[in-house]
Amino acid sequence: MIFSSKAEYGVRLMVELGRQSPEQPTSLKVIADAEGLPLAYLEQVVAKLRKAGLVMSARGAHGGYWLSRPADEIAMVDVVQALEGAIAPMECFVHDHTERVLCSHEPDAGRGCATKLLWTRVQGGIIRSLQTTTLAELVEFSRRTEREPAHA
Amino acid sequence: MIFSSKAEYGVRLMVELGRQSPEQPTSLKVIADAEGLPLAYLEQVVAKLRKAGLVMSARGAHGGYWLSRPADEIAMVDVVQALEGAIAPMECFVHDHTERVLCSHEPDAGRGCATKLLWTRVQGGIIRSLQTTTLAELVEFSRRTEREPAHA
DNA sequence: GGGCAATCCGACCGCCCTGGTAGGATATGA
DNA sequence: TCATATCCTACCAGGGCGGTCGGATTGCCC
Repeated sequence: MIFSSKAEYGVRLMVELGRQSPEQPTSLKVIADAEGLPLAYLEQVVAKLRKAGLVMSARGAHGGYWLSRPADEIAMVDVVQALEGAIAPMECFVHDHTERVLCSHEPDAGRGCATKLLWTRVQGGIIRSLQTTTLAELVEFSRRTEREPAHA
Repeated sequence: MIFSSKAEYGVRLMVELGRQSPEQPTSLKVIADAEGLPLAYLEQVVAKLRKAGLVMSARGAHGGYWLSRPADEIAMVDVVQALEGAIAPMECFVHDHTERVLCSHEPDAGRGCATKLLWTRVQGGIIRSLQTTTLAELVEFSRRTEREPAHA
């Protein structure tokens, strides 16, 4: 699996917030019920989003969370990075000591790390797809595919 | 981390095989020494490549492994898939019961799964970057960046 | 002001997967 | 027949992940 459930839950949470009016805060309880996710765990997830400045919060009764800016100004790459940390296809990408394309696994092996060339391309592919998708698109998608409620 | 070390080791192994002449088999021992990887673990890795038909093997003394076809006919997507299994950004991609873009997490939640739209794009980005990279490119890269040996 | 609703925070915990080892069976060239 | 090498399966420790728990804090409302 590429991404953990934190990413899944966090993205859902953001979509849910994007569906709400930004005027008033939405409590985690509402979201947890709507999505069927454990409230206590969502707290940890949303904490990452808050620290990344993607959502804002109000404490106390009738508190909750809301998007810190319009959904069409939020690229999904920011959301996923906030939840998962740096998008790194391989371990040696995390602490990139140097800028050179040398694999930290064998810094003195005598030749450039061919695998790093591959992982760099993969990373680019991932980031590009995340950069060109906005939260607004996902919200729009979820609205379009929503069944008409009630009278069914 | 996106990919496991099996992918890293397996790709290195393939590059190493691509650097050898395809006439005679290369033993795992040689590769393990060259890359500084545990031999016993490489056996498991190469087994996946063999089962996927990417390498062939000969047993017994002077046995070893070689590419089953020229390096420029091997797309890295095949290598990575053999090593990692299906390229799935999220759990619900593994057993895709239906073809519809509905998330298996909540099959009856009343609306399409917006996150699946996102993960589908990510998956596309990954696969595209892996499909457009051949093993030959990596071999070529590793040859180009190789320091001149010996007289240094 | 008291209580309730909510965010915040950090410790804890079982499970599973990953990375790796061990040991042996089998095949084959010298 | 011996050394070399692939093949196969079981085993194991460690760590990360998904999740829980308990409590502190904050703020609206009656």
